[in-house]
Formats: sequence, structure tokens, C-alpha cells
Amino acid sequence: MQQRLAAAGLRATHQRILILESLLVLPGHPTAEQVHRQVMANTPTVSLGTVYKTLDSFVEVGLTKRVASADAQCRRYDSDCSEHHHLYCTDTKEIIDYCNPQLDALIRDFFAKQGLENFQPHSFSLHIAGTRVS
Amino acid sequence: MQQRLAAAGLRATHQRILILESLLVLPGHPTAEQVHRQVMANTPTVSLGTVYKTLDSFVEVGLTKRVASADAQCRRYDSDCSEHHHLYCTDTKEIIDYCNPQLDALIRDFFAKQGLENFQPHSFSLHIAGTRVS
DNA sequence: ATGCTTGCAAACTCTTTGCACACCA
DNA sequence: TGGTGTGCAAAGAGTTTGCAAGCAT
Repeated sequence: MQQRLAAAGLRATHQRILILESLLVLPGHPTAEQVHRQVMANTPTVSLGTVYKTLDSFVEVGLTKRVASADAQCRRYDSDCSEHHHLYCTDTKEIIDYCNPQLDALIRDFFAKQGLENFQPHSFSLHIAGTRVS
Repeated sequence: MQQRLAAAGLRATHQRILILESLLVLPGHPTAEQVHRQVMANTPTVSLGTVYKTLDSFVEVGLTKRVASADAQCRRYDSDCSEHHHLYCTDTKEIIDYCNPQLDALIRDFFAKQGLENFQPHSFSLHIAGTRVS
């Protein structure tokens, strides 16, 4: 954990380690509030302000991402910085991560063949809206 | 304009007509604030609260969409309810609409062939992050 | 005339900021 | 030790809510 922070050029403080661990443990796309709660479960002396500042630093150095969310009125963070897609259930407002290398290949291929004008794509993320079926 | 509102099951009030017009005029993905400014340019007596309420109604009946945005700390709306994708410039934080029927077909095809487990997709939106080149 | 809409202002939520103290390198 | 990070509380931005008055049907 310390290593990851050091590698990212951040001081390995107690709080940052806790917050990074919490991010990795929490499923889905936690809000700052949820990260804070998770951190507090172990160490009840970390302030919410610090969580915000720390998450911002993490985003800045690429340790996490902010994820887009049309419904939420708050920011969500994602510790999984690998490329992946999202299933969005319009009933439950749930966001589920979805990985599919075949899909990735298909999309990359498409843009490799017929490029975009004036735009160099770096990463792709497909948002799939729909409903859960059981 | 009245027709569109009536068809959506909303009363055609002066304010709603103005707000709908403003949405159609404004480029990109305006915030509630931007819509309000646009409305005020014509009729300086519409309150921001009404803009919020109205935009919510519009989203509810499908006249507009909320668009996801990882950076913004405010909600953005999109009057273009047809299926389209987004180019996101990581330099300028700009979001550009992008349409490509071929791409749509490719994606629909992919999921038609090998469906998702426990999920019925309704719409797809590809977020393409990258940088502008000139 | 009835009931949905509006305007206003206050309340609320989420996030940021300023500053003194604490801690890592 | 020096400079960065933290906690706290207050401020800020964006959004929602409650209610009396207004308007579309």
C-alpha cells in the first residue's frame, strides 16, 4: 500500500493508506461519504474533509477515477482503473461493472479502421442502460 | 412546441415552452443555470427553481435526458434524445456529441448475438475519452 | 372552478476552503 | 526540521422543498 502511494508520488500517511484500502474493499462506485464510513469503521478519527482532499489527490495521480453518473447528485469514485463498461439498471439505478475483452477489441478495431476526425481516442467506456431480468 | 408538451402529458405553460425552446437552442449539454440564463434573455421573470422543476418533469416524460459527467459538480441536460455517443476531451473537459449509425449497428449486433446474463439492454452510449488533435 | 404550476425564500446536501496543529521524509 | 497533510468548522455551490398565488384546461 505504502509502495503504491510512494510510486504515485504521495506521502504514505495513515489516512491515505486507510482511504486507499477502503476504496479497494468497497464494491461498485462508492461516494466520498461511503468511503468515509468505511474508513471510520476502522479508525473513527478521519474527517470527511480529508477524505475529499485525499480522493482528489488520488484522482490527480491516477490512483482512482471519478465515474460519470447522470442520476447521482454526488460524485462517485472507482478504484478499478482498468478499462471496463457499465450496466445501468433504470429500475434500481444500480451501476454494475461489466468487462468483456471481445467488446473492447470490437470497439478498438472499429476506430482503428475508420478514425475520428480531429480526435485521438485513448479509452472507451460503454454505458448500457436497461433493466435487470431474473 | 405546445404539441410536444401536450403529447408528453404536460400542460403547455409559458415557462415550459420557453425552457423547452432554450434547451433546443443551447449547444452541448447545458446546466440548469445555463438554461435559466437563456430563458432570462427572453423573459426575465422565470425563476431558477422553476427551471429545476421543469427540467425534472422533462426528464420524467422523456423530453430530455440527464447526461453523465464525471467532472462537473452540477447536472447537465441533453435535449437530443436520439441515441448518440460522447467524445470527452481530457484536456479541455469538453464533451462533444458523436453520432455514428454504423457504430450503433455494430454494438446492437454484438449484444444481439451474445446477450448479457440477467440484463435486458435498452440503449447504448459510448464514452470515448481522448484528446483533440488539429 | 379545479388542480397543476409558478415564484420566492429557506432549507438541505455535497463539496471546498482557511487555518492552526500534527506528522512524514 | 521543513514542508506537506490533517481536522475542524464555516462558507460555497447546486439543488430541493413548502406554501401562497397564478394560470391552463
